[in-house]
Amino acid sequence: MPDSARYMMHRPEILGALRRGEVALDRVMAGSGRIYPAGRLLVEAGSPNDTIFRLRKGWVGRLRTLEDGRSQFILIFLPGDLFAVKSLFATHSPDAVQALSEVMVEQVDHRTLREAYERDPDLATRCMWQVIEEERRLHNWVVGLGRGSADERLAMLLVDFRGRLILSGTIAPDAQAYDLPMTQEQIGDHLGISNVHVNRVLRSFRENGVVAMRGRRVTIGDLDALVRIAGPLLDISERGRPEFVGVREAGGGERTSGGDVGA
Amino acid sequence: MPDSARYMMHRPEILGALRRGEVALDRVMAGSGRIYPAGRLLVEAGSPNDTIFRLRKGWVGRLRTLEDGRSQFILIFLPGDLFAVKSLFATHSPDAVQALSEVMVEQVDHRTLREAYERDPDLATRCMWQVIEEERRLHNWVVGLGRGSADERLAMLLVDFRGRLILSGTIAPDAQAYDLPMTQEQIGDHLGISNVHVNRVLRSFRENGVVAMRGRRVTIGDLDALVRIAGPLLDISERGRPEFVGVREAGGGERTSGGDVGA
DNA sequence: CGTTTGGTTGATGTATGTCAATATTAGTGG
DNA sequence: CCACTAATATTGACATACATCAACCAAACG
Repeated sequence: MPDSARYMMHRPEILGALRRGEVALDRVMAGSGRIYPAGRLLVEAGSPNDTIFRLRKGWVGRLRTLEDGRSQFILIFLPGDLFAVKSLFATHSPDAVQALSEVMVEQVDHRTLREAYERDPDLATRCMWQVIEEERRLHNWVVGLGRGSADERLAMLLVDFRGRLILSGTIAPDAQAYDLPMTQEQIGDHLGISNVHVNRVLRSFRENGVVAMRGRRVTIGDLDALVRIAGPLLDISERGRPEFVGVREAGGGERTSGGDVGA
Repeated sequence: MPDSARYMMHRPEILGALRRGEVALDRVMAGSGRIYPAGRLLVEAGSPNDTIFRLRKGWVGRLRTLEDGRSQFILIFLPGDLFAVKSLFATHSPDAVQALSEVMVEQVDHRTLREAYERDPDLATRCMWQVIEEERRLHNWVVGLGRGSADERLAMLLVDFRGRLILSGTIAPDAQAYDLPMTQEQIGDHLGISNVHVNRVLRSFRENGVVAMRGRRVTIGDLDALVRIAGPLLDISERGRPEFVGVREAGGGERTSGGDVGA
């Protein structure tokens, strides 16, 4: 399944291992699938956790909550992602992992998984790959949070979600719309901006015909414009992603804000 | 060597594997040590890279530069860290990796390393651990960038560097000062704030006797105060770290700014 | 069909950015 | 070791993106 393998400029020699590793995962996780409702905590912050998950359906987020109430969604997982791989090494997590929508997840105990992958290097490779891929997204996120404007961050997020949903097979490559089961407050907590400002940026996007978000659905009006806004923040490897083929290259060195995008 | 293993609430069962994996690394990297001057790019953004490094001496940073000139240090590596592990999976990196000081690094080709770890699960565990540990730091960094004030971020950074330098054996656990070979501009590019503002925050820290930074040296005047400022951003696992034992717990729910810290 | 949760909008405040000038330190060739 | 230069640090004046507060509206929900 890791179709998302195409996210990176991959070494061809590992693709076989990844595929075999995924099959091994199927075996190890067989029959463990369960459904949880939106909002449910799959991992509680600070509690011991012995489980590694594979997300089959729905959205999940890793959430850190600070003592004074501030909170941050660190990473969002989409179908096909493994999460809480860290449980292989650590007994506790400082973050909660929460279902954003109704989800279907499979699970393994860390001992079972470790025993399995000590005998099967492909399984180890599959796990390692997941963590590396996650790290790649975190790198991008750090750049976005550190250097991006609110407009850029939101555009980057919407482009990223779209690309990942396509690669996971959840939506078609030419889909104009997708479901995004997060409130504006949650989006803000992922982008590091306030819910009010998320709303304002969304309004400007809507008024410029870039994207409209109503209910929990994102409708992309002008993908080129969206990519142009996110442009500076998109890493090079993402430019070559299949779903960008045909999208005009983002313009030169100037920062573009949501306000001046022609409809 | 991964003394930094103590960074996390570790599963005891992997400590042995980690130690053996480190020894295996010694073997695989034997004789490859080289010295590079400050400023040298060890990996160039966008170029193919086949090498995995182990940092023995000095500081190294992973740097993303955007087309319009903005730039962000994504992660800083200290002695003992493996870096560019991603080269095992990806042929290119969107980021440069740059020596911040004179450095001593060892290197392996990705093929050699992969062959070695397919035969030695301990080596695989050691590599995996590095990536997971890096991811833990990225999680913290995302929270800091997303939700922290400039004061908090800088304090967090200084506390983090101190802790890691202690764990890597570079400085003594009771050291009051350490070398930080980064310009204020580079620090700003890591914290996501301007060099000017870095300077202002440093001034406020200095005036309050919290820390003084002169030349490339950090002198900690009041560790308690520093930890108190960074407090909200420090993840729970870090609170238990050996070097914090004896440090008073950060106060309740209020946000503390550099300005109101009693000397 | 009221209550809660999330969305929308305006008014106002502030942390931090930008620009620009000066001081200091570090680097370099004579 | 000095003189010159370039890099970095420091400070002030001013600009702005975004946060906060507060009210109101719309949708979801039991």
